[in-house]
Amino acid sequence: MKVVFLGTPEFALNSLRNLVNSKHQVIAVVTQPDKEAGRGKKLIAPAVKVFAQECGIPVYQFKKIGRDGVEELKKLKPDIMITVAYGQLLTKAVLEIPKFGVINVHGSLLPKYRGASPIQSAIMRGETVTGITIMQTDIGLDDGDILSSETLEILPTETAGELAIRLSKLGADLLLKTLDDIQNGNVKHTKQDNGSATFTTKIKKSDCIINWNKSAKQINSLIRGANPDPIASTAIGGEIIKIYRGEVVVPNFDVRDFQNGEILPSSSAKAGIFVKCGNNALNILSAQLPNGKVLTGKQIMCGRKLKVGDIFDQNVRVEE
RNA sequence: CGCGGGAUAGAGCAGCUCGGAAGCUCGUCGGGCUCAUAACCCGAAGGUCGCAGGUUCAAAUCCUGCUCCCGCAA
Repeated sequence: MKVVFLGTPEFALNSLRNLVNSKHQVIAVVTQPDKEAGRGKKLIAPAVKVFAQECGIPVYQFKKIGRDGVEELKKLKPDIMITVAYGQLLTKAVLEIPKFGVINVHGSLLPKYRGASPIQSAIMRGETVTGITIMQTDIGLDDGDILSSETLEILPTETAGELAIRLSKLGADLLLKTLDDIQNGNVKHTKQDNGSATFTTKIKKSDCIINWNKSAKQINSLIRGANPDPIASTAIGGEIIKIYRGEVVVPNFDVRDFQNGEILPSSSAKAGIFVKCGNNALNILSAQLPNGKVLTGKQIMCGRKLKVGDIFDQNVRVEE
C-alpha cells in the first residue's frame, strides 16, 4: 500500500522503520516543524524527519495540517495514512483523503488513557499493565474504532521513557500486522466503550511536584512517570531539585518524630538519601541540584549540599 | 548574539568577596576492633587548583583571552 506516515518524536521511529522495511511503500512523511531548542536556540529537526531524509523519503512539515496540508496530501494519493505521536489533530478533510482512512498507534489500552500522555499517566497512576491500541482515527479524541491491541506489563521500576521504548517496538510490530489485515480485508472494527474512557492531558511541570505527604509508593510512581520528561521536582529553601529516580524503603526505626519531606538520620554518603514520606520513605537514587548534573544520592551526600535534617519544601512553584 | 552556573585528588563539594603553606565527605590501599559487617577506630597514597598570558615579593584567589561542561528557557 502507498502509505503517508505522520509522526514526530523518537516514539514514532520504530513504526516508520518497520514500514520502510516492509512491502509497503512510504511515499511521504509528515512531521512537526523544526523548533528552537538547546542553548544557542538552534533549530532542531524532529527525529522522524532526520530518519526520513536518510531514507530519501519526502518530508512535509505543516504548521497546521488541516489548513496547509490538504491539497498537498491529496496529490500524493495515499492508500492509507498512519499517525504515531504526530502532535496535531487531523480535520475531517484530512481524514477523507486516503482510501482506507487514517489509523493511529496509541500507547495505551483504549478506551483508557486517551489523549496526550498515555504512557506517563499510566505509570503515575500506578498501573501495572498497559499496551498498544491501533485504531481508526475519527474526528474525536482517540475515540475511533479499535482495530487491534496488545497488552504489555509495566515493570515495577520502569520509567516512562523505558516503557515508551518497549511500547514503541510493540506498536511497530502490531502496526504491520494490522496493516496486512486491512489490506486483506481481515480487520475487525470494534467500537470503544466511551463510558469507561479516561483522559490524559500533556503532563506539566506543576503536575510533577512531589507531595511528601503521599506514600513513598505514590511518589515513586510520579517520579517514574515523569522521567525522562518533565522530571519530578521538589525544592529546598526555594531551590528546585529534580528527582530522577527513587526507591521505596521501609525504615527500620521509629520514624514518627520526623516530618514528611525530612532527610532521615539514616542518610549518609555511604547509604544514600532517605526522605520521610506519608508512608514509608523514599531513597533518592538519582537527582539533580540547581545548575548541576544528575548525581546519585550518595554523590550528593558527599558534596554535603543536602544534610540530615533538611526538610524539602511542601509548597513549590515552577514556571511552566 | 535568549538568560545563567561551572572547571580544585578516582567521585561529589568547600576555599576565591578581603592574594600569603591544598581542605571536607566518599572511594582506594595498609593496619586495628569485632562472631561478623555496608558499622566503628588509626594511618597512607593520590592534586602542574581546565589551558594560555598578565599584575605582584607572592595567584586556586585579581585582570585578559581560549577550550570544554552544565542548568533554565523553548
